[in-house]
Amino acid sequence: MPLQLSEAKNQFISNWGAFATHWGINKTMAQVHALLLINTKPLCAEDIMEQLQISRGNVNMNVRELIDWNLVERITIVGERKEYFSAEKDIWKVVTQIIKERKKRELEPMLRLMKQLQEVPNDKTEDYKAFKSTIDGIIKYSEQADKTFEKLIKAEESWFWANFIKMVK
Amino acid sequence: MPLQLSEAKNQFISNWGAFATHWGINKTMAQVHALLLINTKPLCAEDIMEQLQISRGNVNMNVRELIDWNLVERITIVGERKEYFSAEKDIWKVVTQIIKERKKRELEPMLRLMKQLQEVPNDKTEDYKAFKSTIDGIIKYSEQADKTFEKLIKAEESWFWANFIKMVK
DNA sequence: TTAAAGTTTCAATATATATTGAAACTTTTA
DNA sequence: TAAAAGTTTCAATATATATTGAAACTTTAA
Repeated sequence: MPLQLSEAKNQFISNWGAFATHWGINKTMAQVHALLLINTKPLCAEDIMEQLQISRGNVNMNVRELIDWNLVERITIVGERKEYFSAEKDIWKVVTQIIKERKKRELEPMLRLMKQLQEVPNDKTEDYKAFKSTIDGIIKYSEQADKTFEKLIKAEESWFWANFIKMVK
Repeated sequence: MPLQLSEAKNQFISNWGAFATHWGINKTMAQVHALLLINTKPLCAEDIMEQLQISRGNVNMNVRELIDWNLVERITIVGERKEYFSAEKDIWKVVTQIIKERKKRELEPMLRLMKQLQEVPNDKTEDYKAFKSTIDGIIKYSEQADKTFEKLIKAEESWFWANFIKMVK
């Protein structure tokens, strides 16, 4: 028995939220994002409150956060006073944007600290060697991962687009 | 004024724990891992309790979790009754292992659900189209990312090793 | 076989994080 | 300029997650 669309949507939203919590992302933020992803039309605060059964304050905070992440934009409909919200629909852009933001917010500060710790003076102990090589390893690894990510964006953009366009039409 | 080694170690451990929480990883688990990473010699439960100022139960649970993730192994020292613990020191292996585990534990179950949701019958609405293309996009994207990850492991292993060996010796 | 050494478990508790909702704001329009 | 429509804030509260510690369990050595 195939799922009804409405049932499938609910499953998507709730599971996406549960999934997000494993990755350090607020459940509700992920659910609001999922809801906006699968709706062609922009939604207003009331729509989101109703569909996710959450408070106005909660909607406001999580939408703001999503806007901050550049995943959602405010939409004004002419003749309407309310604000509406709409999500970037292209998954490629969404993922790229998330990686970029997390790099900026979490990886870069961490790397700055690692580079400071690299400066600790060599006291010739075994422990120094282990410490130094852990830090060096993390820095080297991060820099390589970063370069790879940049290459990836360029190399696969064309591939992804070709497939994405083929797929959605 | 350069940092003392002991101070640098503490900074590394506490910041690594804080960092981990942004990625859905338990703070203490990350700290135990950091502690074992920068110690040449295996540590026992008491050592960890003392250095991180946490309870025996907490040590036990987090060490078990790390073993489960294949990041730490139990070590028996001849003539000693206690168990000791030691972490995989090669950062490349550590990261690869973490990605593999998270893929298995989180991404794969999510993809199975997505594939189920793909089967929802086409009701010809705008909403159906948006829903379908979101799900299709996620699946396509994940599959591509997966392939890229596999290629990466092979392509960069030699590069990374060359650099890692040069660096640590 | 038993007591000492060590490990594991898990209910109780503490801590961190998310959510509510009502009051304080900020437009807008009559 | 007043009040209606809408948005934002944040202290209080609820929920989720992590931690403790003592009891139960397991293993080892005398």
